[in-house]
Amino acid sequence: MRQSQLFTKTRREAPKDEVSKNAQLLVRAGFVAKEMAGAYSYLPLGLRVLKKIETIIREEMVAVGGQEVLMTALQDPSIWKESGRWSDDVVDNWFKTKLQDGGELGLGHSHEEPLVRIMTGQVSSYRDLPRAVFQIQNKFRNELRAKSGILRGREFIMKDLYSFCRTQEEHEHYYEAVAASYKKIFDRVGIGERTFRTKAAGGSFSKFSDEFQMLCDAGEDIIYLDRAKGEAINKEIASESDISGLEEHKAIEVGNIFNLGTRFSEPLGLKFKDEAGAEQLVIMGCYGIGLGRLMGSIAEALSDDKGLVWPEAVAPYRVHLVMLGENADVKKEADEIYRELEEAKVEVLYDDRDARAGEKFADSDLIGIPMRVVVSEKALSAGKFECVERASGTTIHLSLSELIEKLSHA
RNA sequence: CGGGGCGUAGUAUAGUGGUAGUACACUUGCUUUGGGAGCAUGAGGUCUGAGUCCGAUUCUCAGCGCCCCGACCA
Repeated sequence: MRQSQLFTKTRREAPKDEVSKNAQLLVRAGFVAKEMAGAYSYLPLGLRVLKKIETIIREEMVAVGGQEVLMTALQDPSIWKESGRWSDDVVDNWFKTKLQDGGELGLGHSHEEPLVRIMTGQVSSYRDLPRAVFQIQNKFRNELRAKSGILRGREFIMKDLYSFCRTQEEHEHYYEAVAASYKKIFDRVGIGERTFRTKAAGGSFSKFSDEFQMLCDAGEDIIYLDRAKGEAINKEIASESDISGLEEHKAIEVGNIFNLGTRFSEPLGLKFKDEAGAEQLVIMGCYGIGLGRLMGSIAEALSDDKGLVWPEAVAPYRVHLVMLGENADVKKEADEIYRELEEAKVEVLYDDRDARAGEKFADSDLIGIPMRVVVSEKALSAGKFECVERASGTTIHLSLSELIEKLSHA
């Protein structure tokens, strides 16, 4: 992508209505735009990050046996009434609206009920189980207070996986498989070493749940971490005796997994016939990751005072090619490198703008692409290009062929 | 939902009961070109409604919106 053609621009200052670091940086760098409190649009750079996160999550969900679907955001009240979750007294963050004929509708905040209804039409025998189904879709929650930029919004993109098992034992086995898959996801997006499985309250679903908490001062939760074991416990269920000797941290909940048992299969009648012909209730689990929140968490955790610092796996581009000066030979050379990188399928943002070096470097730092390659008269006369790693600041000098070699094999 | 704060140009801000100022961005021109350049130039603004007043961006009330703390987060 030629940066001169990119419709978004960077901003020197953060908007006054953004206080959180993730939103300040993402807005300044042109990754997201705020529509209203708790609702952000994704702009080209931000969408590329989001799509990379989405791809990683999808790959791991498929690897753990998930089958992808896409359900509607519009929700039929009748099944929610059957499960007892339509009332605002039970679920207080519904967005509800009306049909023109007066009938009510909900906007989906979660999808247990509609998916269970779909599954009742598909599952009837023990031979049909176990199964796991997931989707990546917008959720709507009428939060009393949106906060922390893209970490807690009223509309957000979520991956939700649901598992359907025959026995508690089979369920627990699958539950652990998903937990392992979550660990892979957080490793791959670059926050693995600071994210810990955390015992937490189960809300209305069950007594306990497992959260994945990323250590970060911007987080809403407080956890007690047993670093030797690599596990933590949420303050909400921790007792005094548990927490002695543990590290106290603020943390962001980047994922959670719940045992649902027969909470939904019972009221909605999701049953199967076992080998003996006896009718049994399906044992369920649900497993969520907020994609925008994960992106915001990465921004919070890995940025520095100059701007964003994306891990390579989720960066909007792998290389930021920065052309300096007005020298025609330099431009020609930069164009050629851009062409060759594109040809080698290296994702590259090419700063071909007619701007000064200081501005380009500042923008490059703010946007946070993992590697910056500088094309200038200096580089041309040396025959080597300066390659700067965003995260570490390490600089190496490579010839064009070395550069392409390095990038096309990484 | 309880408490607090704030709405001035694209962005960030100053100020005033009587012609609204600055910086960045933007237009145009010249100079400049390795860490957000310089000079000149032009354009652009008081959240909405009601009230008080000769006159309201300023004061009062209401609405809408935004932020923060707390509660909530199935």
